[in-house]
Amino acid sequence: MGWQDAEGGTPLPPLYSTTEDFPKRDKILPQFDSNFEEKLFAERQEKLARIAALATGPDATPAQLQAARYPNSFPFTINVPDLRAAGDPKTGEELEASPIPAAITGRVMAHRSQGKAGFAVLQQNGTRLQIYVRKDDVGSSPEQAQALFDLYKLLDLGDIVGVRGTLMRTRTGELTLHARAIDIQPGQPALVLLTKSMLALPDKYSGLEDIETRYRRRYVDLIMNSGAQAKPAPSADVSSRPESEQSADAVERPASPPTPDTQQPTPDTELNVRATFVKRAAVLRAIRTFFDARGYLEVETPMLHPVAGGATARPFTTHHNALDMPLYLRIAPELYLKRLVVGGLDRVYEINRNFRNEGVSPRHNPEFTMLEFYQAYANYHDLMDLTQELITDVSKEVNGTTIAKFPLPQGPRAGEWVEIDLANWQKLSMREAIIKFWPASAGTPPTLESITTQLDHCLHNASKSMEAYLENFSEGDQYDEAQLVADDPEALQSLREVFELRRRTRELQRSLKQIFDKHLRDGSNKAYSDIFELFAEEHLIQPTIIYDFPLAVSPLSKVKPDEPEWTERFEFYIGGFEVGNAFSELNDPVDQEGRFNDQLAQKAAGDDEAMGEMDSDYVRALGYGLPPTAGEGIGIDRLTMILTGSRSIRDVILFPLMRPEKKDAEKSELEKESDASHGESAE
RNA sequence: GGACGCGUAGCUCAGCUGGUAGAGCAUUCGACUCUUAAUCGACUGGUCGUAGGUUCGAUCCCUACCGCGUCCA
Repeated sequence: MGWQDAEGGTPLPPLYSTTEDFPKRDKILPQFDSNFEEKLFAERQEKLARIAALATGPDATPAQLQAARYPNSFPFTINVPDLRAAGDPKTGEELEASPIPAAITGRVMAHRSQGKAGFAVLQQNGTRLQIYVRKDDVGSSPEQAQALFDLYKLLDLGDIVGVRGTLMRTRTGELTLHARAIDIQPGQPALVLLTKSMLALPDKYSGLEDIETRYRRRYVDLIMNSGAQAKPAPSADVSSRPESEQSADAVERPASPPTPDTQQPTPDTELNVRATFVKRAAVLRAIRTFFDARGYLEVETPMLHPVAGGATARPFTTHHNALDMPLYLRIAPELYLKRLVVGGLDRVYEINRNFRNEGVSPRHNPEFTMLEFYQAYANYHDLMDLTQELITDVSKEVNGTTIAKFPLPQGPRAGEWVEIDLANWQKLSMREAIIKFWPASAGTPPTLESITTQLDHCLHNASKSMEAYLENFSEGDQYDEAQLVADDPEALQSLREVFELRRRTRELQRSLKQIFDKHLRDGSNKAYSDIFELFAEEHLIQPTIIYDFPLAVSPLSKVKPDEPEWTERFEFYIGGFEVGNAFSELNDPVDQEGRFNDQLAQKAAGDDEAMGEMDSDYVRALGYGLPPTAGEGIGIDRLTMILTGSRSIRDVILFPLMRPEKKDAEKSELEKESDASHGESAE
């Protein structure tokens, strides 16, 4: 873009000094919901007009002025992280002796003016760099310098600018781009406004902390929580100022360049939303590399399903207008992927979204990303090996280590940070896991033999034992908590622990009883997986493969040759929750049809967790012959949670589902409308 | 779905078992040519989530609802 010298020396007239000066106008953008924002918007429109006039000079036509408000490019020579990498190892003397010129862009995150000079901090690609603007050397003529310094003074936090200059170090050692004309882009101004920010960024120091706003306005979250904010880490010593100390050191001993996009989050580092999503992309890339290298073909199967199959979950329903047919958003790609193996694509994988019309929790989002892969001529033992290899590999690729620091999301230790070694796996059969984590309150754990052949008996004993255990507890009710506070805080603490233990035991006992009663009614082996979830799941923090699932909960898995009530299926658990699910695929079409029918019968009998519809084309596909095949699904969001140390699935999904935030006015209008329609329909 | 917690200025937060609101940052104006949570001076900014109730009087107490969070199912 061209630059014309503006008239020098003319002081800028003030903006609005009082609210009365503030021009009355119709609301331009109704989504600005406060007077503050409306006023700010108007002020910044005014500043933008002035900046455009400074850029074009006094003789510009209205069309030129309009175009100057939003320039359409800036020929930057380097990204800020790369420029830092180039400048951080250099001392001030070195930078003076052999200047490094650069043209960069960035968002203004700090703006400090002091008369006829000023510093601003730009942020780009998650990295910050200070710029220095002096009135006497920012332009190549006094007139241009005046105009550019006027422009500098009209900048606001949040503005996106282009800056040309050479690297220097300040007195305190901070690497800084000194804005001035540079030889590599002759005749171009040292400072250009590229986009004006019309809204106020959050507090420059505290940033954006409100969790709800962070999810709803992820764009602001990404600006403010990019790992470059001014505030020290929460657990760091507040009295020290680590950044300024580092800067002071840098004169003699320059610090290595910060790498905010690759650092491993731990309880000791600050929130870095940007790094989380950069890492999520790295997870996907590593998975693709892993499967591509092993001869798997990446495929895409339908998301719109006439029959929602492949999992037990409630689907979202929709409708195709032209064909006038009901459709479901897929709950799993499984049945399509196995059709492809029938078709001779022996190794396939798909990474894409599934949709389940169920609750929202720190581990569930209605749409989530699933990896599914299928391998012909393999069984679940092969996939156990492959899984360990995959997870270890991805972790190394993404984090450079197999150690993950992770805040436990649930259970008695919820919130506690644990260290997980993703290269160190254990395997337990489901029944072994139940025995291993059999709670003390449930009495002597059963043997493998007894739990396999006498489940009724085991559940009966456990239930009785827990009832007795709870009765012995009841004396705890007699303590007076207030008295204990005064007497002995430690005793109170241990009393609280006792209460907590009793509460948990009571819940455990209640759940156990429900499982037992249900089992007595239907005699189903589903009780095994229910008990497993109740007793064992929360303890599975280190990577654990749980294998051999009851037939009753595995309608798509092959049964074990020696135990027809059990299937060749495993799930793996990390951090106390399920991350993946795999099995030797059932490929007998007759058996498969029978199992679908069983599921339909269970559904009809009121079991919400049964599959509700027969996919007869899938059965037909099996009729052509599915080779012996093993398949697996891995929750990418959950895996990413572990690899990024995120405590909620919402922290690894850019735009998690939120309830709409209705404005009061809208709400009352909606109410009126619905009242009116009720009135009409009543007539 | 249940229990508990939170909702006060654009952001981060105070607000005393009731007397219609404060701070810092940001904004606006002024000073300052190496600052860095810049500093100094002056100002501006609020339907205290929403709707009812109790009260002479409600940000505060009560009820319902909305949104978010945590735990549980």
